Formats: sequence, structure tokens, C-alpha cells
Amino acid sequence: LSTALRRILHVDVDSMFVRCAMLADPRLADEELILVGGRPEGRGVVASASYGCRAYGVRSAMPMATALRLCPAAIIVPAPREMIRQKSRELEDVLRAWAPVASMASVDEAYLDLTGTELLYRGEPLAETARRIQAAVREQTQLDVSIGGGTNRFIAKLATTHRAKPRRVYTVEPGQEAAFVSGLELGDLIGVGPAMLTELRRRGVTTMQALRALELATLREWWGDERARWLWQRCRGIDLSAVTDDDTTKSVSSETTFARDLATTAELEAALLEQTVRAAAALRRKALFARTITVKLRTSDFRDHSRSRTLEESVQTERAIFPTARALLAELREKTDASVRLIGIALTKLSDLDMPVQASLVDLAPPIEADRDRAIARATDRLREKFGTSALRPGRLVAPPGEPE
DNA sequence: TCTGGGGTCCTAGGACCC
DNA sequence: TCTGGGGTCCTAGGACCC
Repeated sequence: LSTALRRILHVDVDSMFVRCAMLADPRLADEELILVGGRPEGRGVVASASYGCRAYGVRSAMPMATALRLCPAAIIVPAPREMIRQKSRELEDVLRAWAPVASMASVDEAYLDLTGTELLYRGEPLAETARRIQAAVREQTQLDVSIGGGTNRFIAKLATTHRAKPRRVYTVEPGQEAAFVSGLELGDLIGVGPAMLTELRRRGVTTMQALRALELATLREWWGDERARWLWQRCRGIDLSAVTDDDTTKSVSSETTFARDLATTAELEAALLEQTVRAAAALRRKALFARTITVKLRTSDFRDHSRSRTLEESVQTERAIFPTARALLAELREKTDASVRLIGIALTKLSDLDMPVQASLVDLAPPIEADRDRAIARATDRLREKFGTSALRPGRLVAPPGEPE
């Protein structure tokens, strides 16, 4: 590892979903109270709130009903998916022009590694480069961003979240990492959530100073090696992880929460088919193939249950995926027959190419998915793109139980 | 106030192989 | 006869982030 100080920036779009909704619908341009999210009637939460709404105490992930009580005048709009995709791509393009290494951490944030660009940027301070990037992003994408900077990813992101938002730039000078973290609460640390906070409090650790006073050995007794080291480093502002260009997709999923809990297998199978169709379409849009299928249920007690299966081949179509998904659902229903509030499917062990079938398997069984299946699926995708998602409803892919196929 | 939907990463046990 | 050590894959669950 090089001993040279790194120059890392974290770039984060200010209320990305709200901004995209405004760009997608000009009628919203002059509105100040906008909430994005809340589709399933009565059970939605806030995905993104305009700063106007935040002034009323509205926060993202808050149930929509609560948000509306706090801010009754707010306008609710669904997430503008296509605009979000487009703006995310535009953002990535702009950022890649500024940094030798750029990594999108989600649709609306990225890490840049500017180490080695000192000459290129004529020795200007990191904060000055950040301000120029901020202006370029605004000009080329119509998005406002906040930018944090420092010698590592963790510090850069903390600087964005706790100092730069909204629309500012804040950099932490080399050597000031530990002092900067000293001014934060335990819960401010990225990666320390409710569970770890409760665990720390239970052991009498409530401040950053108290956490830092602990020996690494003590943390090891409480957690595993990895977790202990992670926490020991982070509360001192240390993060050795690299910014990498590699952001290959690891999973593709689709899930939905019902307006009312469902209880019958027929209803659940219908919902699962719909989610399978969506996930498979997303998989094909990214030109990927999947080997592992996971079905997830959230029961009315808000507990999650999942079953997964890894296939011998990589697949891409609902026709190949659904029979397995349906079998996994049946296994889940054997375990719990409680009513269900959410159903979802996740596709993992992804690859670019369809994995060649092993010779021995060819003799034993036909492929799960034929070229013909893929061709049909792609044609369907194109029709949906042209005429809307409702143009082609998923048909019955398998016979209902008890009926011959 | 009853808790979305898209992800990533980690853990831990068991199977299986050498 | 009652016992190893390491590596990899699979599965279920959970924490966390935006």
C-alpha cells in the first residue's frame, strides 16, 4: 500500500428523487413541498422529501401517513424511475471525466479517487476541485450535489453527510481525521445502525470518547475479529479500503408490499409471478444471467423468511425462473402459514454470459432455458417498452395445482 | 407512526473435497 | 476406529445504506 496521502471525494445528490420528479414533470417545478414514494395504499413510506418538507420534520423512511400529518400540504408523487436512471448515468459520465477512478455507490452517490492528480489540477486544494466538480455537475445534469473530501472514503462520506449537505463542499485536512470524528455521535458513524447502537449502549458505551478508550481486545470479546477491527478503525477515522472502478451488479430483485395481507396460496403465486416477470426483465435489461433464485416472504409479524436454490445453469427468463420460485414458495408455506404482507424474488450469482452446460448434464436433461425462450422474452421486453408495461400481462406459465399442464 | 424497495456485505453451519 | 485441517460452495438470516 502506498504511503502517499490519498485524495478522496464523496459526491451525493441532494434529494435526487424529488429533483428527478421535478425534471420529469415541469408542473412540479415551482412546488416546495414534495414527497416521493408511498405507492401501496396506506402502507407507503417516504423515499425522498424536499427540503421544504424536511423543515416540518419529515424524514425519509417515515410512514407516509405520519409525513402527511406533519406536512399536510405536501404533494405526493411516485418515484420517476426512468428519469432517475437517466440522471444517474449522466452524473456518472460527468464524474468519470474528473477522476481517474470513480465508483457509483448507488444511483445518487459516488466516490472519486483523485490521488495523483495534483499536477493535473495545478496543486489546487481538494475543496477547490470539489467546487469545480459541483459546478460542472449542476451545469451538465441540472442536479445539485454536496461533496465531502478527505484521505479516505469513510471520512469523505462523513464530511458530506454531516457537514456539506445541502449544496456545500467540506473537506477534512490530512491528519485531522480523528479530531473530526471526535465531534460526532456514535450513531453518526456510517455503518453503526440501531442494532449496534443498542449493543454498545447495553455495554455502557454511549460516546465516541468511551468507544475510543476501549482496547481492540475488548471489542474482539464482544464481536468477531472483523467487526472489532472495523469499529476500532472507524471511530478513529481510519479506512484503508480502496475506491475501485469495479461496480458489477451482484443481485437483481423485485418485491412488493400488499395493501392488505394475503393468505391464500393462489394469491401469493399470482403476486410472485408478477415479481418474477419484473425481476427477469430487469436482468435482461442489464444483459445478465442468474444461477440462484431466492424467494422472500414477510409475514404479518414483520419477520422475513427466505428460501433459495442454485440451478445448474444460468437463466434469464421468467419461464425458466418461475417453476423454481413457485416450488420455493411452497416450501416457505410449509414452514409458516401466517398471512403475508410482502413477497419478493431476488436473483444472484450473476454472470455476463450464459454459463455453458456441463457435458454430462446435457445427456441427462434438456436445458432449463432454450434460446427460443430468451428470444421470446426479449421480444416481449421490446413490446412492453413500446406500448407500456400493461400491454402484455403475464400469462399462466404453469398449470395451477391439480390441473394437468 | 406500524414500518418501501433497491441494493451490499457479513456470519455461521453443513456438505463436500483433498 | 471416533478422528485433522484447509478450502470452497451453498443456504438462511441479519445489519445496514440510500
